[in-house]
Amino acid sequence: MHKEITIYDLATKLSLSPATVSRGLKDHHAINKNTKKKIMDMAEKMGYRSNTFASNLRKKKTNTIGVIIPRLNSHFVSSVLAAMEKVSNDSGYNIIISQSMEAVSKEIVNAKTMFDNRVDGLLVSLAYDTDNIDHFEKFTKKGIPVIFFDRVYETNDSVCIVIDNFKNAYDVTHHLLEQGCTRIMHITGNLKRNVYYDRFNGYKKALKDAGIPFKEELLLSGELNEIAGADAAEKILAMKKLPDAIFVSNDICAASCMRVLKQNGIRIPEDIAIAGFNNDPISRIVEPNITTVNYPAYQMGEIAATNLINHLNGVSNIHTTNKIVIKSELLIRESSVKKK
Amino acid sequence: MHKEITIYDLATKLSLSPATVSRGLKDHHAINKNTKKKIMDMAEKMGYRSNTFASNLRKKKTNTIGVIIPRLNSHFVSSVLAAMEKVSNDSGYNIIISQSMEAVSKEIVNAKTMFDNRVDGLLVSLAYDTDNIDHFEKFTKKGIPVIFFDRVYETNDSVCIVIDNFKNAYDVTHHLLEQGCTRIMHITGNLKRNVYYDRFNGYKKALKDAGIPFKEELLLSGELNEIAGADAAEKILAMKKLPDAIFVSNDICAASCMRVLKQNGIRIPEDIAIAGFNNDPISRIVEPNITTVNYPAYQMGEIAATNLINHLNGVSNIHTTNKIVIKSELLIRESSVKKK
DNA sequence: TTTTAAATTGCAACCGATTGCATTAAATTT
DNA sequence: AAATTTAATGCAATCGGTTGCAATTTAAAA
Repeated sequence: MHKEITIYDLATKLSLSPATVSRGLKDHHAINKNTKKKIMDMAEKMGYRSNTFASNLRKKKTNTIGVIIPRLNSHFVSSVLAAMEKVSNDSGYNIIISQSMEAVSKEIVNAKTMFDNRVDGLLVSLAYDTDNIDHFEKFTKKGIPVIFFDRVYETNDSVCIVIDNFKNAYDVTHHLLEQGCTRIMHITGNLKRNVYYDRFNGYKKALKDAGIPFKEELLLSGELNEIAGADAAEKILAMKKLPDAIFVSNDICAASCMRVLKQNGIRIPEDIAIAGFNNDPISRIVEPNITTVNYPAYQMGEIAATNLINHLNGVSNIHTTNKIVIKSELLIRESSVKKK
Repeated sequence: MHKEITIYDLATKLSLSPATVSRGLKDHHAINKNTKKKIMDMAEKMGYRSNTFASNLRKKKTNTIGVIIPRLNSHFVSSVLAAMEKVSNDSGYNIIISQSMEAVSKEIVNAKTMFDNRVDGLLVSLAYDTDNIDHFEKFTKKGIPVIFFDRVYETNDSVCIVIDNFKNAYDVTHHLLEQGCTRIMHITGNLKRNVYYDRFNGYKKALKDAGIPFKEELLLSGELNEIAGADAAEKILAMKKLPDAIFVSNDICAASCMRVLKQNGIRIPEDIAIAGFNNDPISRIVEPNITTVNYPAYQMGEIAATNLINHLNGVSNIHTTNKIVIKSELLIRESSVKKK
C-alpha cells in the first residue's frame, strides 16, 4: 500500500510548482514542450494518478452521466445501455445506472441521488406510472441537461428521443388488416405511458381508416412479460369469439402468448395472425417468426448519449431540440402472413 | 441557477462553526440534540446538498462500485447487473459499469479507468481472451477488493463466485446419455475461459464414465450467439453422420441452432436431442422447450454485490473466502427427452 | 542597445467537508 | 466551595488539483 503520488510530489521531484505540473499534465499550451515531457515521464515513472475528486471539487464537473431506466430486464434496455456505455466511455465519461423498478416513487429517489451525485447530465426512460416530470425540474433549473428516451413525457422544454410509435402501430395494424383480419386484438402496457398510448392510438386509427369499429373487449392492457403473455393466451382461448389477429406491444409477451395458443391447437397465422414489437431476438427464433417492429435500441442509446455529450462539450445545444424521432420499420414475418 | 449552499452558509446562518454543522448533519454523538435539529432544519430549508467530492477527497472513499462485464447483451448479464444495482443502491453505493467487449485490451483500459476513478471495490466477469489477471493487481495491492463472478480466473488470492460448471455439464451430458444418445455434440465458447473449459471437461468426463470415447469432430468451439447457432446447424447438417444429441453452452445459440435444424426436417428430440445452458427466457418459449441449466444470474449478482459491500462496511471479510459456489441445477424439458 | 512582445513559470487563493485536539460551559463529586 | 467529569462546540490543518494574475525569462522589433 504505497502512498498516493500527487502533483506536489511531482513538483518537488522536478523542482517545479504544482501549478506547472497541473498544467503540464493536461497539455496546457503555455507550458514548454520539454517541461511537459519531463512532467509526463516523471508522472509515469512514479505511478501518478490524478485525483478525480480534487479535480471535480474544483471544476464542479463530474464527467459522469446518470441513466435512469425502468428495469434492466429486456434486450431493448440492454442494447440501449450497451450503446450509452460505449459512447460515454469513448468520450471519457462514466455512466451510473439506476433502476426505477417501474415506480415513480423510486424514480424520484433515484433522481435525487443522481442530483446529489452531481451528474453532468441525465438520460431517462420513465417508469410505468410516471405522469409528470417535476422531479427533474431541479436539474433543468441548474442547467443540467436531461434527455428522455423511449418512455418520455413531452413538454415544451423537455428533450425526447423516440420512435414514431403511432405510425408503427398503425403500420402493424394496417398490415394485419391487409391480411384480411378484422377482429384484431391489441395487448399492450399501461396506457398512461406514451409508448403504449401512442401505439394504441395508431391501432385505433388504422381500424378506423378501414371502417372497423374499435371494440373494448379486444384491448388487453397490463404487464408485458412472459407470464402476462401466457395469461393473455388463456383469456383469449376463453373468449366466445376468437380474434383473427393479435398485435402485442412486446415480442417476449407475443412469443409467450403464441406458444400457449399453439399448444391449444391454434394455428399461427392461419387461425390467428400475430405481430409483436421491438425485434427482440426471440422474435426471430420462435416458430413461426414473429412479425414485429424493428426498434433500433442500440442506435437510440447512441443518439441519446452522443447528443448529451456533445451538449456538455459545447459542440451543440440540445435545448434547441425538442424531439428526435428515430427511423424504425415494420418487419413482416411468417406469424402474420396468411397465405392464399 | 441558485448558488450552491455549503456547510459554511449554514454555519453563518446559525452562528455555529462549520465543524459543528458537519457533525450535526451526520448525527455525531457529541452534538446537542437541539443543535442537530436546528442544523437539519436549516439544511432542509436552504436546500443544502452535501458535496460528494469534498467529502470523498477528504475521506478517500467514493461509495462507488465498479463493474466490468464482457458485454451487455444477454439476459444473464442483465439479470446480474439488475441485482447488483439493486443491492448497491439499497446500501447507498453507486455502480459504474463498463464493457470489455470481450477483449483483454479493453478490459485493461477499463480497469485503469476504474482505478483512477477510485472505486471502492470491483466486480468483474472476464473477457473471452483474458488469461491472466495482472491488471487487477494494483487494486489488491492498494487493498481495494475485487470479486470475480461467472467468468473467473482462479488463483490463491482471488475471490470468485461461480456455479459448478463441471458438474452441470456432467449432468447435462449424463442426462443425454440416459436418453440413449451416444453421439453427443458439444457446442461451446472459447476453451480458454473457465466456464467453457469446465463445461467441456464435465462433458468429457460424463462420456468417459459411460465408456464413450470423446471425438474431436463433435466439438465446436466459437462464439455463442444467434448467428453462430445457425452456422453450427449448417455444419451439422453437412456432417456425414449426424449426432444424436447436441449440448450447447448457451440457450440463445441452442435455440437458433435448433431452429435451423428443424427447418431442415430434423425432429427434436427424436432425431437429435438438444440441451442448452443458462435458462434464458428463450429456452422456455421455443418449441420444443429446451432442456437447460438453471443459472441463477440474479442471485449471483446479489451475492457478489452483497459480499463486496459487507466487506467494504467491515461487516465481513471476503479475503478469508476463496470461492463461492452457487447452487444451480439441470432443468429437463422437451428438447431432450426421447419418448419411449 | 533599448523597448516591446511573447513564452514560461510561480504564487496563492480557492473548491467544501472532515477531524484531531483544544477550549469552554455545565454537571457531578468530594 | 473546590476539584473533577462530562458535554458541547470551535480552531485550524488537511485532502489534491485548478486558475487568475503576477513575475520572470527569452525572443523579436525598433
